[in-house]
Amino acid sequence: MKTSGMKSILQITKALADRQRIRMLLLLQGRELCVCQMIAVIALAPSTISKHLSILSAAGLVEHRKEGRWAYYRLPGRSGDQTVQAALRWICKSMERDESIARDSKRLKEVLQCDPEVLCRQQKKC
Amino acid sequence: MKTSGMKSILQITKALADRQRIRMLLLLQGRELCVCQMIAVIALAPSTISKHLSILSAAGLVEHRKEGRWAYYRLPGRSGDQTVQAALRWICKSMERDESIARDSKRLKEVLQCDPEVLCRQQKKC
DNA sequence: TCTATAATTCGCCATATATCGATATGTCAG
DNA sequence: CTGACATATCGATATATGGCGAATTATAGA
Repeated sequence: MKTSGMKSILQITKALADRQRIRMLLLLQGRELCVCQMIAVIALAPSTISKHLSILSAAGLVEHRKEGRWAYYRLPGRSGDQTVQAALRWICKSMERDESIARDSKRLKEVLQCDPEVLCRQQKKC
Repeated sequence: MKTSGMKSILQITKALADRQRIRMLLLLQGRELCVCQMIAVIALAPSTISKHLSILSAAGLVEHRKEGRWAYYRLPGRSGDQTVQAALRWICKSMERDESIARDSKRLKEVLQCDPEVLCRQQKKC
């Protein structure tokens, strides 16, 4: 059973209190992404991206699955925690006009053209 | 008082990423409070409370007015920033069942019995 | 005016956090 | 099995943040 109340709310607000993590959440709107795809867009060290994902995951803001060597992350499904759902709706709504987010979105479109395997092998130069 | 424009999302999420500031926001639900009343409930040094209030204020999460020696803080009116309004609704909703918040609320009821002037003079012992 | 007082600002310190590179873990291809 | 590779975890470090007390500012009252 998930603990409700202050601890998890704080976990959520702290997870949201970072620019890179917000960028990552917005990338995941409407699709699932592999870690290497997020690395290609966000442009931070893989270990840093991984750390951010673990923080988002601990707060319940993302879910993930492993498939072979790859790990795919996505926003949680509608059946999940209402507090989390509301937070994500709020963030997505509030950022929809942000131009840095628009830039990420554009960059993601390019990245999605590439075969993920090629993307990873070529170190973000797809 | 400052009537600044659009607040950044990050400023809002950072302001919300602290337990004491969340407690303070919830105290302000449905009423205006003087700083000394918040000090009496939250039990931190006046300088610390003041710092938290300035962070909340910079994020647009509270408004304030000065009356003589006292400063009164309140949640922003409905005419304000939609992003801020949504954030406050989310926080209040998410915390409504929180045990520690219920304790603060009970403590606030006691504090509200006291004349604020007496409250301040007696150093939180009203 | 002079003093007390409510709040804020400043300076400092301890802790938390973001980031990286190095290392570890687990998986697939040969 | 072995090597390459995708992520994750660890350890170190620089910066950010929360907290306090001291000093400052502004106001009320004697």
